[in-house]
Amino acid sequence: MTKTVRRSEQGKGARTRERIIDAAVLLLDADGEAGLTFRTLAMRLETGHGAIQWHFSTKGDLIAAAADVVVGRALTGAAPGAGAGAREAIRAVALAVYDVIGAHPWVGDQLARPPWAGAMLKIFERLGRQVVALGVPAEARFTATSALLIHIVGAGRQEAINSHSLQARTDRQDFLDDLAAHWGQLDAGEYAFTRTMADQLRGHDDRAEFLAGVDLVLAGIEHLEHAAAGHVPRPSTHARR
Amino acid sequence: MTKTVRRSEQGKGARTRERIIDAAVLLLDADGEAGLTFRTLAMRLETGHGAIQWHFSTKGDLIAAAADVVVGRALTGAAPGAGAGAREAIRAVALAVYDVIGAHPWVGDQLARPPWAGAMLKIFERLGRQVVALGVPAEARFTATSALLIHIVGAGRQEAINSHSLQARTDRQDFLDDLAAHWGQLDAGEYAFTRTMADQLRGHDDRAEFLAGVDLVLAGIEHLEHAAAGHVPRPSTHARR
DNA sequence: ACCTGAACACCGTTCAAGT
DNA sequence: ACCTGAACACCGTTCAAGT
Repeated sequence: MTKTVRRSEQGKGARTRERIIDAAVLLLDADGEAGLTFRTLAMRLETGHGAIQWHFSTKGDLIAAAADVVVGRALTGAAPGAGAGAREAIRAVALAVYDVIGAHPWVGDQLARPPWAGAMLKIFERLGRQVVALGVPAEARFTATSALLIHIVGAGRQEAINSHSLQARTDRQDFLDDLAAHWGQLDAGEYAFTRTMADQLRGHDDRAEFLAGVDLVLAGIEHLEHAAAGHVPRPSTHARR
Repeated sequence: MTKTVRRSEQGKGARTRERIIDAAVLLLDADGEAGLTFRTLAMRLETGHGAIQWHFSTKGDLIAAAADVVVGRALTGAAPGAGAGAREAIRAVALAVYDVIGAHPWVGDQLARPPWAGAMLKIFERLGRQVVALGVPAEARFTATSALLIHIVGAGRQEAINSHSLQARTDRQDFLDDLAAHWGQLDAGEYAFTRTMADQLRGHDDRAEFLAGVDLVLAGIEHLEHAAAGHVPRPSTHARR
């Protein structure tokens, strides 16, 4: 994983590494992971693709490094306001992650990938501290923090997908209208519920919806505070794998 | 999207389509999306790769179709018990989706992808009906159902990742031990919270943890029931995009 | 309607060779 | 330590041609 850091962080090497990452981010933003190619990247940087591969031996390594940089910047930008409460701090982190995925959709895929390291761990840490500050008891902190992380990244990815599908569309509202129209025409028997959500979908505000979801999870965490002292809900009626 | 269905659902064509999907699922299960290739698939089916591409003009189409089939079966298996309550029904759907992603990790990626259609819509519908049965007021149903869906798919994907990293390991506990050891050795200043979670990580049960997360979201939904009548939380202090 | 197989335009990765 | 560029072993997709 960190095998790709083969030289000291000083000197020309570090600058080259940075330049590669910056160029990679541009390509990724423009055309997603398919748009990032060692060859096109080499052309942009006026060098051979072997040079890039010396710094990042694998395409996956390069994307992971790019995501770490981009998320790192976003989190730094979302420094907790001095006197802000834990809930506000969580919302700030959530919005920062949501926005960075919206701006760089490939980051969402990367965050959801293999080793919980780098960027993902940073977000986990930031959220966890606020979960502690919220007064969540020790036994419930892992579940609470995980739930927040999953929701933030999951909702962010969903939004990234929407805005990506949207990219080709003239107007955002056209997109929602079309999708809502489709929902409204679903089979009344098979999709009875989804049909009723068509209007809700048409009028919905991504960002407000996202915050409402975060608040829902926060509400659940607060409720868990009270329930945790009691029982751990783990129905034994479900088959084990 | 449905452009690939170019022939009637009867006759030899349909059977060929099924055979292709079944073979594709095997390849996907074995080596993920990279393991699925028109050429290897053609070899397995003793035909030319052009034949496959006539049924599925794109690799993405094939994967999407495979995911729809696999998820469809899983949902059918998780039919709501006759007298079961809404919460139990939601847990049953959640576990079905969780398990199907665990058994077929590539399904998790597919569910999170572009158009909310096919499998994703089916899950949304199933959850939404139970959200209604739960007594959630109309204005909160979209948010509540989305939150459930995001959490289930997000947690499922995370689990799929764990079990995939695990695949190469001899023992599941070894994997958790190593990861926990890594967390325990993180920088005390930078990762103060994460370090304290090392023990929790070591002893954690994926499935129980997942259900706890679902219960957390359910708790949030119930809390929203009471709050929804009041205000819609949308702090104006946050910058708009 | 359904299948074949050649051809095209790419890929990521490896690696001997240079400086 | 860092870079070059050829070579390898693949890809997905297109498409004229068959049955």
